[in-house]
Amino acid sequence: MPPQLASAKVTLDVIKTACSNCNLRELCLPLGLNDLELEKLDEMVSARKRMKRGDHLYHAGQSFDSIYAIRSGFFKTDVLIEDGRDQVTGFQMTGELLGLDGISNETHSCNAVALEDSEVCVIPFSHLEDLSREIYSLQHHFHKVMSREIVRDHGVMMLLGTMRAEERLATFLLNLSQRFTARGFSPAEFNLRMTREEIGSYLGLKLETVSRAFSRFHEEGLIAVQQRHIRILNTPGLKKLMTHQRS
Amino acid sequence: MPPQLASAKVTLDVIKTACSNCNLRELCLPLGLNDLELEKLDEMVSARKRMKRGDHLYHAGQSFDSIYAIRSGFFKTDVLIEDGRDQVTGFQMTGELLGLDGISNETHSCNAVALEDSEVCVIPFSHLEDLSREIYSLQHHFHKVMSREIVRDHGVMMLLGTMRAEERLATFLLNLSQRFTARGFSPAEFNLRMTREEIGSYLGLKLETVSRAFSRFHEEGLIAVQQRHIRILNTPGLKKLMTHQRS
DNA sequence: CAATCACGTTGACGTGGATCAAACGCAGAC
DNA sequence: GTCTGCGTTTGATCCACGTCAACGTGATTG
Repeated sequence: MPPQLASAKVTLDVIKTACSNCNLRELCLPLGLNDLELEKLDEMVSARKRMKRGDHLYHAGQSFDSIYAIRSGFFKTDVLIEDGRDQVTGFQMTGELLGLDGISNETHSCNAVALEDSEVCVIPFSHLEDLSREIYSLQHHFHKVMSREIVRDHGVMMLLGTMRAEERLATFLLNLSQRFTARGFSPAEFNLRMTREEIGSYLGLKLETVSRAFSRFHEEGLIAVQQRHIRILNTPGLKKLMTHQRS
Repeated sequence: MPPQLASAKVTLDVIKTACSNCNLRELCLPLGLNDLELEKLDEMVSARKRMKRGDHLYHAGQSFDSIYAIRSGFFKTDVLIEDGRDQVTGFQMTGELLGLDGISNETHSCNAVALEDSEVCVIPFSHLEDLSREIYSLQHHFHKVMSREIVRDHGVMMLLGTMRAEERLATFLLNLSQRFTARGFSPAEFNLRMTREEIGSYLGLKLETVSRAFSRFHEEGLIAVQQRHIRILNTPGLKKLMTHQRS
């Protein structure tokens, strides 16, 4: 039993933010750490923060000092430019990290908004750096997480640069499905947490185009869609669509 | 004078790859390190590698063990998908790092190709991790570099998702100009290292569209363009175009 | 100094998705 | 219950860019 459980008062506090008994260990930062290292990580997570749907976790321009691990819930990140245009840069779910964009110049470069009631673990970045100088596997895992984000972004650039509307939406749905699966949910049935407009913004499309593509998939028997409830009926069909050679 | 200069034989070897006398210190990894730390960094850079135009620094799928700092020259990175489509994900110049995409799963996820004769410093990633556990400022700077890459990618996503052709090209030209300036070259006059097709791929446009946009800018007196030679005549004009509200 | 070749320009035309507009569905307010 | 408002669907039309095709240009080679 970890030493910090000796004191009842501390216990409550620690359990509240402990990575060591969090069921997201395999998705989140603690991946690959041993018990001793996990205990150190527990100390690093300074707090949890509950958020309601619509709340901002941080705003673009706000000064950066922590990254956040999503304990429960669903987020979007978006960037704004002066003339009013904006773009959703990603949707984040349980176990994923938010705030990596802020490291580069101590200022967040995008907004993070909860799309449903959520809870995040607050990880002061300087603590993370301190600890990752001590714990090799934490350091390495963190580097992998940042690199994975870069690779993911390249995938989105590919999608935005070369795919047509239906290919984009198929890719998006399959990606969601795969991430839900990794979290123990159904691969085939889920509720979207975002509006058509947000999907469109992420995929570089207008909401009407997203809606039409959904309807088209429905007609073709690829999915059942009713408002935000999605059931994938023909995964291979969607996959085929995803990498369809252009006419 | 650093101790390793005591031996003539070693000297040659060390000078050949020394960060401490590299004029890119302020652009590259060594940023912010003191002399002592620089010496350690010198040992980390295992070799330099000369490359000819068209050579691949690495291929997608190839196993990852080093990142690369561009000592001189110009590169592109691109991703391929099965059906033959590809997309240029970035153009890299002097002082910038290549290979960060490979960290996530020990495998490169894109190709890196020299667009002119180039030279890179080979940095074995495990050495970098070792050293950044020792040197706080190296660790922090490396994190900033990775984060900056993520922010840059978000900018490209914004460009691909919301901008029209001429806005994209104006943004691209101003970005190049700014990066050339940071390297002591003219902000207004430079030679493109890439083809219209590569520009188009990066910007999510066809080469004809790129060519037409160049011609349009020329007609409007914003730039002078002859093949790959570019002279920017009206920077504010381009900036205005870049953030132009859609009709 | 032709011949070749890769790259770039320009024109004519087609189309995927944007835009504009109307109606619908569902949830929360009262 | 009705009202109100946001999100969604669907249709009609438009236009920016893609596609196809021809030609220009500048570097390389025998």
